[in-house]
Amino acid sequence: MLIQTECPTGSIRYRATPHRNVPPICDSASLDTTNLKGFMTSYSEDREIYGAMEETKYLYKVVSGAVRTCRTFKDGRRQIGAFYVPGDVFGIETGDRHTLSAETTAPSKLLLINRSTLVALAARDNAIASQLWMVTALELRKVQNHVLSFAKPARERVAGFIVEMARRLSVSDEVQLPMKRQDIADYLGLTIETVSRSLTSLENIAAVKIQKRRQIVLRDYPALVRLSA
Amino acid sequence: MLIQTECPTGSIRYRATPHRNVPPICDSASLDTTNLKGFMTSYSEDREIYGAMEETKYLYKVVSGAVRTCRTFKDGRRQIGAFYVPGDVFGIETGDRHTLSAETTAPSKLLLINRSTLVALAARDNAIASQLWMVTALELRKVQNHVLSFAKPARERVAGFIVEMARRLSVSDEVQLPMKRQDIADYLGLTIETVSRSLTSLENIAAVKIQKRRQIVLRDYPALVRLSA
DNA sequence: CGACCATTTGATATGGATCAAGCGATGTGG
DNA sequence: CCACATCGCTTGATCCATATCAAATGGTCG
Repeated sequence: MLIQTECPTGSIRYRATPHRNVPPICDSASLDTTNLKGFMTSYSEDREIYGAMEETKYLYKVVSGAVRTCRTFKDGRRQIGAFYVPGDVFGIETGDRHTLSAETTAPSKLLLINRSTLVALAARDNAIASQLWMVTALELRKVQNHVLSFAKPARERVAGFIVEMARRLSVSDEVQLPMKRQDIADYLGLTIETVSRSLTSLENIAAVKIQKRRQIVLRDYPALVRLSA
Repeated sequence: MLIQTECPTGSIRYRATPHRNVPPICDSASLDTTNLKGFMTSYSEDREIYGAMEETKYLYKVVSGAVRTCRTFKDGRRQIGAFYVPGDVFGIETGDRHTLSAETTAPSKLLLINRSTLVALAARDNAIASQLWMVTALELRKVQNHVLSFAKPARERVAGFIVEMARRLSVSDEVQLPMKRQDIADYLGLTIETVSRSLTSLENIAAVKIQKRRQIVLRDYPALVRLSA
C-alpha cells in the first residue's frame, strides 16, 4: 500500500507503509507551501547552500535530491547534523544566523522561501505560526533521536540509520540512499570502514541485502528495528 | 559584572558575563511565566518527573535544582539528552507524548504549567505563540550542539561541558555542578572513569581546579573554549 | 566515629580507528 | 563500443582511545 504525500511542486513522493511497525510518533509535520511564493533553485552534488554563521535569509524545502547540514572542525573532523529528503524543510531558525552549514549530497532542487516574509506572515496567521512551530518541534525530535543513537554500538547505529531512511524515503522494500558512505559515517560518528563492515555484518545476518552500493533491500525489517531499539 | 535574570517565583539567578567570550548566539529565550497560572512542586534527588511515552500534560520551568531528560535502553545503557537548570523550560512538545523521560539530578522545585491551557492561549496570543516557538528553537540549537560534541575526543567533550555549564549557571569563576559524574558521562557518551580522567587532565594543564567534587574553578577559560571549539 | 557512596586511580581488554591493499562500478576518451 | 582511469567502497592487518575490571581514597551523613 502506498500513500501519496503532499509535495509542493509537481514532483510527487510515495511512501511505503505499515508492513513495518512505525512507532506512533507524529513525523509528518511539514510546511504547506502551496500558497507561499518561493523560487526553485537547482544544485549539483556537493554544493554549499549556506555556511554556518551566515544570515538566515531563506527557509528551504527539498523538492528532489538530498541535503546534509554539518560542521567541519579545524582538524578536519566533520559532524553531520541531519539529512533532508524530498518534502523536508530545513534552514529554519529563530536567530538570524545559521548554526550549521548546509550542502547537497546529491543533485537537488530546492524551494526557497523568504524568511522575513514568512515570519511576518506567521505574526498575522496563526496557522502558519503553528506550522513553523510544528516543523521546529519535529526537527527537535529528530535531533534528539540522533543523540540517543550515540549510546549504541556501531552496527546498531547503522541499523537505526537504515530504518530511519526506510521510513522516510523507501518505496516498497528497497531504500535508495541519497548519500555516500562518508556522509553516513560522519552522521553516525563512525568511519567509512566501520559503516561498511556494519553493513556487511547486517547482510551476513540476512537483515539487508546491498544491491547496488546505495540501494539496500530490507530483508528482515523487524530485525533491523530490534537491533536499533 | 552580574546580570539578574528574570525568574518566576522569587528565587533569583545570577549569571556571570563577558570576561568570557560568549559566541553571539541568542541563548536567552525563555517563557515569561509571570502572567501564567501554574503550580509549584518539589522533588527530591533522582525522582522521575515523567516517563518517555507519557502524555504531555505539563510544561515545566525549573525554579531550583536541576533536571535531566534521558532514555535507558534494555541493556542498561543510558543516554542523557539534556540538563535543565533554574530558568530553563523543558517538557515542551507538539506531539501528545514525551520523547524522553525527565528526572531530577538534585532536589528541585519546578513550576508546572498546564499544556493545553498554554496551547490554547498561544492560539489567541501571538506573543505566547512566539515564545513557545523561540523556546523550542533554542532547545533545538542546544541539542544540535550536543550532537556536534560527539565528533570530539573525551577531554574536549568534558571541556565543552564545563564551558556550557559555566555559561549557564556560574557565579564568578566557579561552577557548581548540579549532577553526578555518572550523569555527565551518560550525557557525553563516556564512562565515569573517562570523565574523571579528563577532569584530572584538565586540572594538570591548569585549565580548571576541582575544588569540592562538584565545584569547579575555572582557571583558564580561554583554554577550555579553545579545547572545546 | 564509622559506614557508605561517589570519585579517582591503576591495570588490562576491546571496539572501532587507522593504515594499506584490493575490487567493482561508473564515467571518459579514443 | 571498448580499454582504461578514477572514485567509492570493501576487506585485511594493526593500533589506540576509551571501556572494563579492580582497588584505593575521600567526602558526606547518620
